Amino acid sequence: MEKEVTIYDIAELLQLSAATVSRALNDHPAINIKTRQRVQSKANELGYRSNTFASNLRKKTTQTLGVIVPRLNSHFMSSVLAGMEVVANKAGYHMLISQSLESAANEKANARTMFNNRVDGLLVSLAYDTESYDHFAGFIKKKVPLLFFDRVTDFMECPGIVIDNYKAGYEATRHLLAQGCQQILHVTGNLRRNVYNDRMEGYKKAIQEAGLSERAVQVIVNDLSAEAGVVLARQIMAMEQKPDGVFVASDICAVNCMRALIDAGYRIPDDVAFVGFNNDHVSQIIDPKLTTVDYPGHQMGELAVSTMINHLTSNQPLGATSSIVLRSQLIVRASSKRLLGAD
Amino acid sequence: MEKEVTIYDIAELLQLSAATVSRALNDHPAINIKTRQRVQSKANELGYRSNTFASNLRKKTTQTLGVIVPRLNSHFMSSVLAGMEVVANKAGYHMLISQSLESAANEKANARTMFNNRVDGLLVSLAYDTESYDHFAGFIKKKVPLLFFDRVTDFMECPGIVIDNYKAGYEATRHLLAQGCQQILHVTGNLRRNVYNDRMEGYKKAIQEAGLSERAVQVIVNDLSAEAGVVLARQIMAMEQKPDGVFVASDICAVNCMRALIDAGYRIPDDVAFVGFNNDHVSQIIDPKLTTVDYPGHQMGELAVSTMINHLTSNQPLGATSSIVLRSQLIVRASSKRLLGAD
DNA sequence: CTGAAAGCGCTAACAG
DNA sequence: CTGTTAGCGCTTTCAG
Repeated sequence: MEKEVTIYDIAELLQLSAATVSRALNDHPAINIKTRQRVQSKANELGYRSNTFASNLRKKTTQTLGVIVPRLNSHFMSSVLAGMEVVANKAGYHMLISQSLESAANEKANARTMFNNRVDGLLVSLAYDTESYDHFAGFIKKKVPLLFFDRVTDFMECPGIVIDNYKAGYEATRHLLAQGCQQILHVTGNLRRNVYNDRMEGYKKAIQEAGLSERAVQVIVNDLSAEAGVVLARQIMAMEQKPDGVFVASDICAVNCMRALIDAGYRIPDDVAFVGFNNDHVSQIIDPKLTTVDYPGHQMGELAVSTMINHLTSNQPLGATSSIVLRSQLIVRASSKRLLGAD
Repeated sequence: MEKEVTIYDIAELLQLSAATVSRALNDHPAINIKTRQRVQSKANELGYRSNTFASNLRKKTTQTLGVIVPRLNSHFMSSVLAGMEVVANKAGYHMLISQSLESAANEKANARTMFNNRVDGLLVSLAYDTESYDHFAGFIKKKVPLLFFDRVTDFMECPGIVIDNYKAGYEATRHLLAQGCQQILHVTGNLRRNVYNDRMEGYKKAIQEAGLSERAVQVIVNDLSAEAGVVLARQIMAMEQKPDGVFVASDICAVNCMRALIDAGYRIPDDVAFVGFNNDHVSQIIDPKLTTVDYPGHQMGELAVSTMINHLTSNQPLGATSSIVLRSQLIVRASSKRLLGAD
């Protein structure tokens, strides 16, 4: 490491005080325009770079947002992060990202790290098996704004950015019903998470409204992974009363299941219709293309960060906004079209 | 923000000096074990958290690694990042992540930010159109270790973590030749990037070795996106002399092309065989499943960070390791099997 | 518009 | 094993 240039070096060379240099560098209004220019050009010349730590230490702000997600490597989540990054970057914030790998224990450790690093705000999408929320208590106590997205909780009174999973589940199921399905299987994730529970409730509501018997409600909970999709196909094949429609809460799981069924000779949508969730890339690759719910990941990320930053800068209480609901949309494709000319 | 607890508060309560408290908290060996315990339990009791900025300011280290990637939301890149995060987290490092969105200008801005934030090391995978490397000069000058992964350059004498793209391209092409293909089209990305250029060179080498005429070498450069795959299908359909094999440097592009061709009535692999690259999820969803090159993203991330941290802690010169090559592997699936019982 | 002075919280000599 | 002292580089009153 070479010697770093400080504002004192610049001050000395320009016969100014460090205070003036500091102000000039930060575009303080009460500084002579000429002085500012002299300082800034000298700074460039010397390759000066501001020392963020000294500045943070002094200002007691970090310009950093913490983000805890279940996994970095899912199509949806990486879109969210990409959206977040764009907004954060533009506003001069940094992002400290970590993944819980769907484990509450990791989530806890990550939260601790974020806490010690004094992030200005924390954005969280909960792990699969998080039950207690104690690890977020410190943030509340220190008044560090906390915001949940996608996998939210209303345990704490923090705002959340979500889609209307209930409605999405309801509409997906209605669509299958409209295509003539009578026995619709719903496959979803851990029901402790709002996203999965709400989708299921929407599904149930639609089934009930259709006047089908209680037996028509059939739910399987798994981890919605690709592997789970293959297992799911075997389960379906082993059923006595086979479903004629399947609504899976994740495209990845759905397409893997479809693929296995097709390989085993099933015809989709004739034997069984499919609806997925997420509008993941794979939904357009599978044959027949998968009907799915489009889920605005990138936008969710943008909104999460802009809400947070807005709060941070304007100092509006975050608690005021209780939750923001984004629009999702059912995209009908061949995997569920059983009626001629059906949309 | 409530008042933060400092080591002075602890020192006062325990009738010790701040220095002793600091040492106790950092498990300094030359501290009485009992004192240490007293300090640590008091710290817990008060909800003390170390102020990273003060510490960094003093120690002149950040425990932070900068990462610049073309895009966060690709299957491959998010795997890399997931791998990086695991190793970094374990070693007590943080990651500052930003995306260039394939633009050299963004990459430059990101590098500047990383520089100002004084990352301890920088990990980069180059944008599509980066030509000049001036924006990394500051790191070299200040002796901040710089490491490239996947999309590397040997312009600077920095180590790189890569796979053998030449060999992978060669083997993919050899495979298509072995399946009886005579006119193999190669579709790749910007040839300025090693990954694409090397794959193409491997392709050419295989074609030449097979004793085919110069006309057998046919290369299309696009941005390897899903959309580019659809365009590609149209291009292929419009060709007089149609290829009987296509080797695409990205699965995403390949499957979208396949899908469009299949929809247009082409039979794969009979009319045209396909080989992709990345072993992306979609490669197993398309029908027929896509032969591809498995690319160890997670491992590449782990290795990149562990190499970096190793260097940072042991202070071995990074320049010594010029590059690390990971093993990639051709996975043969139905999209390219034209011979009975061929593997 | 500019300067002087103090202090953010921590660590590392150095001294005992 | 512990304390004293100084200072990392910056921002911000307060005073001119």
